[in-house]
Amino acid sequence: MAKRRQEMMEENRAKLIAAARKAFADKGFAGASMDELTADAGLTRGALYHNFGDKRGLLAAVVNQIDGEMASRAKEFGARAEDDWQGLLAEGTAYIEMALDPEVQRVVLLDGPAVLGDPSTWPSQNSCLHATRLTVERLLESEVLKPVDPEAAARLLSGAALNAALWVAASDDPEEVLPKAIDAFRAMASGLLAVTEP
Amino acid sequence: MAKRRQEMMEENRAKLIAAARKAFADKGFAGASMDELTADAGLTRGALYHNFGDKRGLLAAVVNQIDGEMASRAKEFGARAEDDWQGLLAEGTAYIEMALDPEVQRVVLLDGPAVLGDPSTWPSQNSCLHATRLTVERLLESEVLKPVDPEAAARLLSGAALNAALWVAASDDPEEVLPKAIDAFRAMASGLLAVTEP
DNA sequence: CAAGCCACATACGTAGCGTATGTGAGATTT
DNA sequence: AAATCTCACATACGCTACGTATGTGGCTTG
Repeated sequence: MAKRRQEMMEENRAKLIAAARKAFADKGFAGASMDELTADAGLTRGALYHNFGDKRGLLAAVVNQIDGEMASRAKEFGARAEDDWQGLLAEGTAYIEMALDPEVQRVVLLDGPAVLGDPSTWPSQNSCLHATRLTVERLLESEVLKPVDPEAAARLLSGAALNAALWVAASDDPEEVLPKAIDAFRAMASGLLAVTEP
Repeated sequence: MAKRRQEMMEENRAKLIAAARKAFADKGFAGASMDELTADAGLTRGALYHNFGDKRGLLAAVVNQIDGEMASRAKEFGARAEDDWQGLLAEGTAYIEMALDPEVQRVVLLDGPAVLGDPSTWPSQNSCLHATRLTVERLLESEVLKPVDPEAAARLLSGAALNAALWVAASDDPEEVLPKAIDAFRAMASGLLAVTEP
């Protein structure tokens, strides 16, 4: 048992993050109580402050986890496409659909930026944004896109996608407006193309 | 002095909103203390709870005020353009530039959505969004744009613009990246056009 | 096996929100 | 015009919840 101590710590961190994820998604950052949250994890606030410093630190850890999951999911979708351009559209569509998840919305899209500041300044560096930028850069090299700044394009694309998702989720009939959002997204994204597509 | 009472109330509401605007912009919604804020306005929390119900109500009032100012400013910019399409681009550019104001960012873009929920559900109904949708609808009627859902297009445009602004503001050298953001915005927006423009 | 360390628990201080109640200056009534 | 009423705001209180300071039991190390 050389590393029993380390293992316990990892385990407790995971428990806290899991409980926090639930609490933040359910009640929002401000509404979530640290006492309740830690009790749900079978621990106390002591563990929390030792591991994450403060409430914001815990949110950062949760956001990081969800963001990572989103990025890898989007990558999967993008990889299935036949070319990079279709891949970019697929990634965007994937973001829109993922952002329909209340957990993603509440934690990553609403409380995340409000509490932690702009996504580009997050410790996690925002995997989603990074992935999109890489795809854009590939498309710029192959001259599929107009010569735009890759970071700017990535920001605009993800901004549009995530905002569209917020709209869809807030609407009365999400199932009906989702295709409209995706249509509009694809139309706007095609504005980045160097040549017109049908 | 038939309406002395009404006038006093309006005045006090204005004082509170002004103080709140400052406090929210400076310390964020969560960080702003109601006691401090009301003291700055020369009043107490009693006035605040009587007029706005709770802290969220006060934020809603502040957001409403700023949002209105933004919408009228954007309209001015749009009206100066030579046609509706240039007007839409001008509005978008105006949003990007306005969103560089820390007050707008902190209050309307970050805390607003986090505390009050999706902008389309705000009591103010989000004047900015509304204005953009009207412009889009005009362009749809004159068949300048592809047949997209006007609400979706408006959401995506403002989402892209505001997200671009957050990026610009968070960057090391805002003056340098601002034109990049505007370029990318115009490119993406042109994706909504029915026919390609040079 | 003994001494130390460390991850976590416990206990405390404090700030700030919302509510319940009080009050005095205008508005209303006769 | 005087008395009463109304209501916008002040005052006082309770409660929740964050962060910190201190304690402790079990692993770790020599």
